Amino acid sequence: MLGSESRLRRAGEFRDTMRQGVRAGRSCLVMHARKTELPPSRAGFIVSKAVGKAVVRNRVKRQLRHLAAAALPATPFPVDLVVRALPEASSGDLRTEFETALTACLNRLAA
RNA sequence: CGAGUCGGCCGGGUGAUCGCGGCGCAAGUCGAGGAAAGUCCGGACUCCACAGAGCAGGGUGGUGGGUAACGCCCACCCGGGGUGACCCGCGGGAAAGUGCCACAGAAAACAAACCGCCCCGCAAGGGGUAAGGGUGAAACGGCGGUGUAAGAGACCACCGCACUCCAGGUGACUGGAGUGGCAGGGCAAACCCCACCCGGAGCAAGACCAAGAAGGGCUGAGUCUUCGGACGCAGCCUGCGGACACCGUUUGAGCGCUGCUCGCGCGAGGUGUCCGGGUAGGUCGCACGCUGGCAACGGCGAAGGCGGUUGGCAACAACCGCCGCAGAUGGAUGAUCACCGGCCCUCCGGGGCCACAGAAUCCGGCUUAUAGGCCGACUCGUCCC
RNA sequence: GGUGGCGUGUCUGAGCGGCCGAAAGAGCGCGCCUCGAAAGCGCGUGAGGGGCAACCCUCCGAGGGUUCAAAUCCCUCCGCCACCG
Repeated sequence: MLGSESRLRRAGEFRDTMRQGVRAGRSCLVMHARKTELPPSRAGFIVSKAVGKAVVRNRVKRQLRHLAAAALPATPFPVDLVVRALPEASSGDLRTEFETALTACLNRLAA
């Protein structure tokens, strides 16, 4: 679904993406995005305890990873994404919100 | 058939497509739970030099077993509940000592006497008594009788209690006989006493590598010397730096063994205040252990599972055979679809739902959450043969 | 993963076996003061249920236990907070 080379794994990568990138908020997630030089687009996820118990958090994280695996190869330029799940993520429509947020971020980065 | 008690088990299945993590060159192979949870106990393991003694502190608390160990499990005893199967119990000691028992009540623990009762007395009052009343959670053995002025274990029978003896049992304890003649109410999940157990921290333990500010100490030989010392070099050890103050270097500051004392060890630095800086890395531990191999893998073993035999009422143990063994680190174990299986609704076309819940060093327990379903043993009631 | 702590009226919080539904302060309501307000002063005020009323019952996060008696002692859960190299 999404290999470890396409994941953000360092606290510094998360911090740089969230501070230097653009941002798009939806009702159950917040997406940060940043252009990168190297080809493999990467993604990272923040799912806090406010989302739910461990089972719910794992499920949300896996759904987000599937969405990112489908979307990342289709971007016109390599990007780093950070997706923060909000407390409504366990019951909301993750798919459409992820896609609209991603197009919003890409439009803003292309401009 | 109805009502109920106890114990055990499962925790949706199959297929297709697209994916993820470990191992492997690859083909391939392995990949969440009965609770993985809470962190309430116990161990393994690691570090604290060794894991020492006494006190303090903490824990456990009927008896006997099981176990690596336990606060767990099994069997039994006692007390309480239930017609019964069965269930519940932190279930040692209150004649070692201390403490507490509010309010009410005369009196709350060692003896006394408020209303009473009885006797003496005209009365005031004095004496006897503890049956009855009243208060209270609890009032100095209970019920009945004898007795008496009224009464009282003062005496008697039964019950309770204490002691002695006998019998049974490893034991807790039980049964029986006799004696005493009623004495010391409760609380130890109050302090405490008794018996037994416990060194502390915890995988963010700990080991190694890299990086780092800027060094510091000891030893050795060398050079210079005003004989106080200074300088660079090598080896080893150690390490955030600086300023100020205080204490100290064999007459021992301080540190460690978590508190105190002893004992033991380390020991030349330590403590306080202020200022400045640094701190997000990797490998192992770690995927059951040891061992051979570059590795996949093989061999041996066990505190794993299953099956069997033997011993035991049982927990469990011994032996034999077979099988299995996730290992991530911003953290894999997933998503979609179809069919079948359950449950609910239905306008009979169909529609909806599928429990609790996600490994993080490992293991043995306990506790808590849990849709639905299966199996076994037993009890009571009713009916039939 | 581990360690430690805390839950009491609407809020902040004391109380740690009995006179405790519970101190104190804030808040809120009413009154005095003022032309009016603020400040100040005085009084009152927890929630739920039952009852015509006087009044009664339950509640200190939840449940169970010890005790004559529990907010307080013991056990098990639930929720929240802090810390670790």
